[in-house]
Amino acid sequence: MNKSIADRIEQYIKVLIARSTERQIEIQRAELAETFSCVPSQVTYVLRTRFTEKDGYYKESRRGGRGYVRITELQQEYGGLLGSNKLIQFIDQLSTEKLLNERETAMIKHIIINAGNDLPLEYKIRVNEGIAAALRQFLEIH
Amino acid sequence: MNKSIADRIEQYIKVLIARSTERQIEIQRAELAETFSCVPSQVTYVLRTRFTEKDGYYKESRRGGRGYVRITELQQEYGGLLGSNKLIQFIDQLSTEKLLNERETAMIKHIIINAGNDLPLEYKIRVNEGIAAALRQFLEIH
DNA sequence: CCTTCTTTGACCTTATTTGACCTTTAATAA
DNA sequence: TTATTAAAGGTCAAATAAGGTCAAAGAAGG
Repeated sequence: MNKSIADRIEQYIKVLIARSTERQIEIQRAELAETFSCVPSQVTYVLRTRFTEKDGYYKESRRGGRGYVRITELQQEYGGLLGSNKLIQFIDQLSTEKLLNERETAMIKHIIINAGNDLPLEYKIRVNEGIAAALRQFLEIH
Repeated sequence: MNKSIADRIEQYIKVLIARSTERQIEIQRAELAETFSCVPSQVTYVLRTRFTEKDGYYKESRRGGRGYVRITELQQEYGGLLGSNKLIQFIDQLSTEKLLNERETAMIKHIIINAGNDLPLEYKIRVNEGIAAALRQFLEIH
């Protein structure tokens, strides 16, 4: 629909990354702001809210003359924290800590291994992260 | 039968959806309220009472600048499990049948409700179906 | 009457946009 | 080489722009 400036900048950056060979780009904050007729801090805002480490991006920058912001899209194993085996490890840890009994551990593992098996990788990772977060929260409450 | 504002808003939204290509529309709550000369929360009321998941609709929204409410009409011809609430019902049934104890029931429900929350609908459905299948299988084995 | 559905409004939370001011670094002048 | 200046990017808070919640008041229908 009618996207906000932030949305459009996000899109733009993602296209640039997609086109890049190394999943990495360098932008000039001021120049990008100029392109979208907004203030530079708007770009910072977009980077802060949509290119976080949790989203799978890594950022570096340098100030001064020839300054830049370098954005790298991480391969999901690193950025997303949790591939299935990382999550399995996490479950095992909970088991060791007696926060889950044997049956619960087996059940959760079974679900992790089988649910969302055929999803594209990035969604699978999000599901796994969701499961981990939900489980943590549940154990906090109960 | 003098239709209420709520009825008219409902009709209006349904026409918009029918006209859309993707069975999905985005509205601005305030704008729609303006159109019908009512308060914005009236729109919320209509969405809450007539566009529930049980009615076959899926809703997403965002606040702030360029906020929106996105309404998707679900395709009902899925043989299996549709939304989270169908799955929740399934879990409750397992609980009634004593296949899951109280803690297990709560845990699984918590995971279902929270995991994959922000996925696009079609993936959410697939995750839910995966969870149900995995759970069935686990209970067969154990 | 009593219940349920609708309408309204006050107040809350979240997201975006903007701008003033700060810090770091490269380039340049002395 | 050192000091200065200009050129970046960073931070933060205020202003603005949405949507959400909830409860009270009103209306419709048994």
